[in-house]
Amino acid sequence: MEAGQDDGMRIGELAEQAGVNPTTVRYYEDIGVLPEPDRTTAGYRRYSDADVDRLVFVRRSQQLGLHLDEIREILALREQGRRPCRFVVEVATHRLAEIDQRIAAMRCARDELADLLANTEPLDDDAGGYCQLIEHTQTSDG
Amino acid sequence: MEAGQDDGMRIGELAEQAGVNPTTVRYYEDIGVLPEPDRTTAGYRRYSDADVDRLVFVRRSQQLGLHLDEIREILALREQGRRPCRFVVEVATHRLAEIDQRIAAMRCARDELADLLANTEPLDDDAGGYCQLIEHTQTSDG
DNA sequence: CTTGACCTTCCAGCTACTGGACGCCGTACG
DNA sequence: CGTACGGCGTCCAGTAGCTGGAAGGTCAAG
Repeated sequence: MEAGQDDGMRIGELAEQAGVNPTTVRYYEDIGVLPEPDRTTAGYRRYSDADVDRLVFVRRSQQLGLHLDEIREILALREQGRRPCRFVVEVATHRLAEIDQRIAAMRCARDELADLLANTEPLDDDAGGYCQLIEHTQTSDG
Repeated sequence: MEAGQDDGMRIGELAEQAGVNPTTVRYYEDIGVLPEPDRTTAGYRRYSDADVDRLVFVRRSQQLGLHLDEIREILALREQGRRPCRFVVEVATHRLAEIDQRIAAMRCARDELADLLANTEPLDDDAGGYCQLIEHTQTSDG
């Protein structure tokens, strides 16, 4: 039976609880986003609930658009006992602007593509060139 | 002087005319998006106006969200004398759905991030956890 | 004792490029 | 005629954030 032994969990369970791939967890460790955990005598990584929290925090930050190196820095600040909130605000503000730009660019491409599909019949009789579907639109470089 | 000699242009001019990096042109050749061009006796690549058209077509397709391997396939169809339009429509339709999804996901993240920034003062006195800024919001996985 | 799931390490690949090292080519200038 | 300089050649490595495979160790169940 599986008692609630508190020598923690293995990488698979950690990964499952946080909703990520075990390989990703090792990758995070490699690049310093997660610290090197304790090992069993056999060499297996052992994790605690706190590690789940940390990993969930990482994913949450990613969902909000932060880069892994920024998240690493935030976690490092915590490690030093400092509150990273000011830093987070800075990064987040910057990121917000970037995301807005990317969304705008994607919407532009999207609309062009939609127009293209709406206004062109899939005909084979385009004359010359590569493909009228692509060529007959104007380039509106962004 | 530079007469209008029609033994073509070198990679730098091709790249400039199409608005890309010369390194990128070599990369496209490597992965088979552009064919291997003729060379001068010294080994320099020589390009024609048709190559400019082709390269511009590639960039245009990319702007519309097509992947390089799809573009390669489209160009290969052309090479075989076939009209790739039906294929393009298929790809484009699929891509459109993907782009819509990505935009939706990004807007979701964006709005969360904006809320976060609007509703939180950059205080250092968050109690416990990593950063209230990130943790006090709900995860709305998309 | 074997099976099978899980774990370990290392290495390679994905997308679409970009940049550096190092050396040759070609032209302009003195 | 030599030299300086920019462009070009190849090859290799790196970017972000993983993912997958190979080759082997561990552990519990049957």
